[in-house]
Amino acid sequence: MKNTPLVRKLGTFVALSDVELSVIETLHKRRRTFVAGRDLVHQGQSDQAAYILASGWACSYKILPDGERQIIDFQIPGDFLGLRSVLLHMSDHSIEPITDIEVSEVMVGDLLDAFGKTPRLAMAVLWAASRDEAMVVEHLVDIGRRTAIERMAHFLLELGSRLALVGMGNKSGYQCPLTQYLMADALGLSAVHVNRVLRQLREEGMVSFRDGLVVFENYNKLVDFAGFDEAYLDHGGPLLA
Amino acid sequence: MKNTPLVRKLGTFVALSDVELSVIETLHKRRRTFVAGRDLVHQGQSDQAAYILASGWACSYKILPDGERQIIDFQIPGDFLGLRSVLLHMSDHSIEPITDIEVSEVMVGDLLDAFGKTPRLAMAVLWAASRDEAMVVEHLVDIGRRTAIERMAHFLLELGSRLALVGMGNKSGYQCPLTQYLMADALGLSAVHVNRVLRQLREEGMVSFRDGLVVFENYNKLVDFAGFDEAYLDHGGPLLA
DNA sequence: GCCTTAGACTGACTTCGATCAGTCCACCCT
DNA sequence: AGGGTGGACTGATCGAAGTCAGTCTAAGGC
Repeated sequence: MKNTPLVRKLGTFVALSDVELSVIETLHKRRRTFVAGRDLVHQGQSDQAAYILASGWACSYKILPDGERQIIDFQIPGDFLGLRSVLLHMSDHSIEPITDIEVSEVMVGDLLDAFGKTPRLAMAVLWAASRDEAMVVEHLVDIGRRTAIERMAHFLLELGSRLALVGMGNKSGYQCPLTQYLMADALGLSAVHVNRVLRQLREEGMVSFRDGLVVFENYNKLVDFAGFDEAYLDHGGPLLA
Repeated sequence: MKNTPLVRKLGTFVALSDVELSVIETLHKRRRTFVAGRDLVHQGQSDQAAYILASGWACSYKILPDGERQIIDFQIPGDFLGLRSVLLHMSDHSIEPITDIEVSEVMVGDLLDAFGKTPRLAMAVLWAASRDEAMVVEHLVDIGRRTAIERMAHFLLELGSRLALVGMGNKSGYQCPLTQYLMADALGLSAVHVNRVLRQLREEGMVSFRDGLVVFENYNKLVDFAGFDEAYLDHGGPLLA
């Protein structure tokens, strides 16, 4: 229990006591698995549970009336799925597993109880939500003000940092199950252009992405090129002692 | 006290008891005012306070290394300013008052205490944070997948709904102190293009924006055109009894 | 072995929105 | 009255990214 991706993540924010750890444990209810491609939260649906992702990758997205899709973010182990939907009692987005995934269900009621027992956990969850928001903000800046190549560079770096935090990657690279279509929908580009942009990054010797493997050929050059600052993801040590 | 914009907003989520109302009151510390144009939170700065906006408009934005600016969102009365910065112990963005503003300061410690006293308030704040995130997500979709005109239409509608919630606007229009430059930076467009797009919307008889006044000429047509669904902003009544 | 499908990849052409380079007007100053 | 400034507004030109229409390969079905 002490080393699930979630605990690892929350632990970077508040130093968690044994009591708090066991409260977290009570949150994990039923363990469930979902197969790749079948939505587990549907836009417009209400009153479903939230989940904590234990293994696999998922993505949250919105479909516009005209059928266009915008991927909001990808979720990796340790991330909440559908927390916002539960709080707003209505899902403004859908969530789809990209690979087969394992999750544990979290009930809103249990969350409320947990907050009552330990307000520090409330802060930790609020922190996790803030961090998610910071990532969305970063994507907003990406799409609003960065060129296609910078956007892709920034995106690959952010994923790398997030994966590193849960031990699934490092500065030399990581496994990545995303297709170019998925990246296009996340970055507000066409799949065709994603392909061109990946080629450019490869030709300029910064990153390559082939056969589900991202390899940082020149990490520093890439960070510099993308204007990447990981402060919003990790801050090196608990903030609340 | 019972009718500040903040209470009105949180009240749409949880039905607040008198005890909770008074706990909220203890959060409001020093009352302060800031003049238009001078940043009150600065990107990169750490450990400052959060604020609740009492009157006036502000905007949160990020400056990229290359000097480009992306406005993340505009804040209107009842909104938190810099809550995320306090939680992450580091501001990933700046906040600038657009008009002269009045705020009340909130201390993190007080927030933690308040959560201890009433977990329902923790839920309410978490809800407010989720709603902010939902708005950022909507902007992301805007910029990623909508054309410039749809984006503008959606933006003006969203602002209208938010203002209506705090009694500062309705379906026929509202006062709006934003310049075309500010809107450009928020929508990921150039100021020149903002101007053209506003002209088109005016010529097609949907909205006009002149002399600081937004007038919905044909609300339904505009909603339809923008694909606007306000579910993420307001859900008609408290969700937590 | 053949057919289908998913995904990576490419060239040719088009378009949306940026950029450049202004004008015009209202509202300060002094 | 003249000068300065901020914001709204416009036409001309340009370029980044989209769209269209494909090819190629690997994997899976039967």
